[in-house]
Amino acid sequence: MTSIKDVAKAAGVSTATVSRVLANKPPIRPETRERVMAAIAQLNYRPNLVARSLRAQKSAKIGLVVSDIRNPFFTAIGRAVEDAAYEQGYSVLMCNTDENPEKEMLYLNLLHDENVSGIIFSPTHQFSSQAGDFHFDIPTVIIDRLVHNKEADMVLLDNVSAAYELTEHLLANGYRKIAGLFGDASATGQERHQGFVNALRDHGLTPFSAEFVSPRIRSGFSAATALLQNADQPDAIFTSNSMLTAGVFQAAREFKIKIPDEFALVGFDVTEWGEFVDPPITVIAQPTEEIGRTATELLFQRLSNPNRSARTVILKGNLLKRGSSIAKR
Amino acid sequence: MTSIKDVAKAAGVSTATVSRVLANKPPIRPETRERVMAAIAQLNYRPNLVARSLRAQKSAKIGLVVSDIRNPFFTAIGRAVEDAAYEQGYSVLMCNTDENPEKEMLYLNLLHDENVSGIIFSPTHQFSSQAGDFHFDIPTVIIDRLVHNKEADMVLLDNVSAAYELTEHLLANGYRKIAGLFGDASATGQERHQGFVNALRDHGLTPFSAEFVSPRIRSGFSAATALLQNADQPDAIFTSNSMLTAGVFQAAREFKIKIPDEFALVGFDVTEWGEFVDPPITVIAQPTEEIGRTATELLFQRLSNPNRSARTVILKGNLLKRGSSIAKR
DNA sequence: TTGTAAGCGTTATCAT
DNA sequence: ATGATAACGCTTACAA
Repeated sequence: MTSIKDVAKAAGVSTATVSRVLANKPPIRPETRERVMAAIAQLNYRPNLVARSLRAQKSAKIGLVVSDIRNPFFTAIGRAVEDAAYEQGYSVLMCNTDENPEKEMLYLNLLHDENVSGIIFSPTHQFSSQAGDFHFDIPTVIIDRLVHNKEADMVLLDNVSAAYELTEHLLANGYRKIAGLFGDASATGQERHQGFVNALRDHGLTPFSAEFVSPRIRSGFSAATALLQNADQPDAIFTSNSMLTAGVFQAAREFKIKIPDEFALVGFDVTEWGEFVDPPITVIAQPTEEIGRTATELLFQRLSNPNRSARTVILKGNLLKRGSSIAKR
Repeated sequence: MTSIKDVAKAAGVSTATVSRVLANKPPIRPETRERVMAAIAQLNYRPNLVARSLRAQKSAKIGLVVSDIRNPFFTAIGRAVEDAAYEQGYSVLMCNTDENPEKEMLYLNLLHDENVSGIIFSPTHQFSSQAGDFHFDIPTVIIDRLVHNKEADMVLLDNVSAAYELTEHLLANGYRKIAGLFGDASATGQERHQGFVNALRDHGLTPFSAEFVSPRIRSGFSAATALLQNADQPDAIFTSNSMLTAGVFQAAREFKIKIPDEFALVGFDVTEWGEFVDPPITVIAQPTEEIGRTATELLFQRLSNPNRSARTVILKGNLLKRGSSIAKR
């Protein structure tokens, strides 16, 4: 391994000078600079990031902590974060928690021990409920899930409004017996439930039903199965995340129940399948690219200005009206 | 930051002893050990991984270099790699190259500078073509794309057989005018083309057509559009990756051409949409979980035995016969 | 069984 | 403008 010492020797200067050239920190004589650059090129020298990190007590890395990178929402976020980080010369450490608080804690610790400069974090339900006491000693941006903590920046969707809008869309299209299926793993499900109920209430209605279940395809499947096999069926199903939407869709297909003729289906998040199936699924599209980018930018702002007070950015969802919820009759 | 020195002081021992306790390296007196453990617990000490890495000249991190984590194939691989790494106490640095050799080189260098212990790598076309000369100074496992290099382990799919089987399936179901669409970004497309042509030849046939295009949805869309608007149409389209499959499917939908009545569609890789659409798409399922796991395991084996000669693991694809290619007529 | 001290590759402070 | 050197936190000969 060629180190700064070798370069110094080759250029006939001290390691300090090489370091200065590298960091572009004057004062430095142009001539010396040239000599050092030549040596660097000739030896094909590359600074050791680990040593630099040890010395600086931080590193050009950020941690990304999410439940599962296979969730299309997080995949998209992950990619956006990586892009934004890359532009600043940062790299991304990927951490999947599986909604498991222990894995989450382990990763948070690991990121700390790795001297990452910052963390972008979608916390589990358990974490959120105790987040008030938590001290983030590394700059952290929370995404997707509301948390009550003074220290962390946040990038969230306006879930209540989004759910309200999605529900109103169903109402406008003539649906009245609307069942709701909500994820029970985060505050997000609760907020979407809120918007759902508000919209119905404002139209003098109550939910046909409202259930909180684990955010998995099979939960959506069983819940929908129960709902649809009853004599008294809903005419629409509202789902609070794309896993549940998929489960409901599968149930409809399994039991040959036509969407939207027999019931309308709406949900959250853009997925490939949701666009490709017939009819395509009406959803609230979250601006994933923007969420990832904003989170990363917030992080970098915080890094350059550590004692700025935390801010929360709330983004709007975008209703994509599609075939799964066209006007009734 | 509480360091090993603080622990040593608190326990009334030297830093060396603390280090030994941490590493569980005898000889160490049980009593001393206890005292050290107590101090560690009391001070809530956590070893600094960066310092450890600098000293050891390696780190418990591996790099994952792929073209795009949003490609469902790589998403699945990424998750499998992360799982396998996690079990060994390793973490994963995520790198997206976008098939861009410069970004690829930059990341390879970065991983080097970060002292990662190993790399799991799906190289660009350009890289592969010069890979013979490349010296991997970090243990590297190549996945998905064949490369001619003596140093790297590899985990590949038997693409020729898989494509052969997929083509034979079409033939068995009565399709004769089969068009092929292949990705031009890697050796993978070439190999699948090979299997495609072989199968046809063995049945005394030639391709209706065979094109190499960039592996993007819109390339698949335009190629399919051209193919399907001609007077003389194929009765089946074979695609070599899921981006192209999606493009062809979209074209069929756009122009209201019925699958499989007017043409059959087959491809590679499991996607959510491919299962959900009607009819579902016949594909060769790659064992993504196994590929990721195997690659990671190969890496760890290599780490514990650095001068073992490189090995290549070839996995078989699994034909999932679905509605998009049912028997003709 | 334990302690001392060198060294991993940088950077920042203080001299010169 | 540049050089010498300490320090970041850890591990590992080597000594005791």
